[in-house]
Amino acid sequence: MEKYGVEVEDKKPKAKEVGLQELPGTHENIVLRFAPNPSGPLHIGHSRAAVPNAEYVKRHNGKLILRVEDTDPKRVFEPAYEMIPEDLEWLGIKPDEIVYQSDRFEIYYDYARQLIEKGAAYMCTCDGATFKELKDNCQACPCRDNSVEENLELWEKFNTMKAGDAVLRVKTDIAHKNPAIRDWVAMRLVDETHPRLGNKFRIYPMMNFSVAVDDHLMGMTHVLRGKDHLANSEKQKYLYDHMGWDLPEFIHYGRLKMEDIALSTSKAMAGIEDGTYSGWDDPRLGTLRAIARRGIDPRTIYNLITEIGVKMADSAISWKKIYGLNRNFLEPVANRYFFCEEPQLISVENYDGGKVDIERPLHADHLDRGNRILPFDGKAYLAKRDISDGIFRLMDAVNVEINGDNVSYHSTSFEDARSVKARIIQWVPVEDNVNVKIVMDDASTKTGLGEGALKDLEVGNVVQFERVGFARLDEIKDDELIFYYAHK
RNA sequence: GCUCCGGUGGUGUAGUCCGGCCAAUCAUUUCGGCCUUUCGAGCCGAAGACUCGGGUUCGAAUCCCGGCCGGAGCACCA
Repeated sequence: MEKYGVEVEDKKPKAKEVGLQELPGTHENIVLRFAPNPSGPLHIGHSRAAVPNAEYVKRHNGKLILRVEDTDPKRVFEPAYEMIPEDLEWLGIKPDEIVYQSDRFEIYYDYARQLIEKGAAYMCTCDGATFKELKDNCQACPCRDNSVEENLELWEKFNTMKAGDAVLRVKTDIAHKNPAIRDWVAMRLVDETHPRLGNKFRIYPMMNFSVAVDDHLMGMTHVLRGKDHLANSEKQKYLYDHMGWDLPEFIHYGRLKMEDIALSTSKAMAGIEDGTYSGWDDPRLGTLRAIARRGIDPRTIYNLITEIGVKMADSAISWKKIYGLNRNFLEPVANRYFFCEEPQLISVENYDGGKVDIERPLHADHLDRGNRILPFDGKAYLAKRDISDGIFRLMDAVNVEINGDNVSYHSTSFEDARSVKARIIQWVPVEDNVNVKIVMDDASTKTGLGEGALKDLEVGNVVQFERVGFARLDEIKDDELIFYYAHK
């Protein structure tokens, strides 16, 4: 086409990875981080941050750092130091490195001093309200004009001052159109015992300071964070600028609204303390350990978060969606069993088939897994809710007619059941059964009997109780199996 | 209130940068059918969307302006 002088359009290749948009900036030697505050175990909301970071690292063979942001002793829950890596592991995420910001205070002090020496930060002794008043009117506070020497002197004395009497501020633009950006706080005094540091330090970095210093020092190529950090990214850019550092690619993603579980970590903690919840893995909580306990496959969460991606628009995820995706993982692995809630013993009148062993496959699509055997001799347990007048087929056994308290033999073949449109119901053998308790997602329980073959299961196995739903075996007691309910 | 950011079926996404191949992708959901055996599973099929109004253009989900709706931030928390 050149000879006609026509520009041939040169569109960008559209070979995008499925589910997660391509990372802007470099793809070589990328370094990403997941940086939670250790205030509790990870919940679904955290996976919003952890999964895309991990997935990009995986795709580009980069490096993932788990950085524990424990620079506010009031918001550190000590067991979280252990729980967070466990939760990540469950998600299938293995950080290449783990760092704790509480190990890095000296580094932050060093950079704070450098900033002061550059005239890019100053010690501010105004009280908060006064500063805010001035700031809101685009006015610098008197401290802003202190000399470098005065600032260094105050910085040296900082540790001896009373908490609240002074802070270190980073100079930005006192007339910045967003008041939040104007001369933000980098360091403050905290008189609180830190779980890892004890009372070793009183000068604590603010998140914006420690994060920016660390992101630079650790060589982050991309910084993924929620859009609630939009203003913080803006603040941090001033620090990069003062120090002459290259900016990483900042990527902000929208809020994740999770149906039903608006439970914050602090509310969950309060509920655990007052006994409302059984623990961090209470089925009502949105923690990863809670949904793991219910038999949700980690890939369900990983894939869902990957699909949602890192766009700026908010998204709402529903349990229906999670269950729908999870079912695809559970369906092929979960063997089928009979369970009867509130079992009622019935005796089939006029049954003369004798004692038979009924065999049913563990999984209709995977016959190689073998069969379970359900002995039947005219008596069985039925779920209370299944008992009503009419003709029913005790699955794979016999067809019965129920009339009030009377249960009588009708026929045996499936064809007979079909011809009268008998509903098929599950039953549990009298001779071979086991007590079963199912803890539902609202923490209520269903108790009843399950078929004897359930005794072969191990903790962690997920089964499908026919017509009830999927459930994970959580505990084997002497006389009872305890399952946690996943979903239908 | 101020600053900023979004808006594709019920939900989550693809497509938007570089307008035509989009009477719009895939998943979930809902509904219907099937199934010698789960009328709560499975299989098959169907339904359902470009926030609104202008503008530019031969042509707009895509570009421009405005409205509406939604969200975030405005800490000595992260």
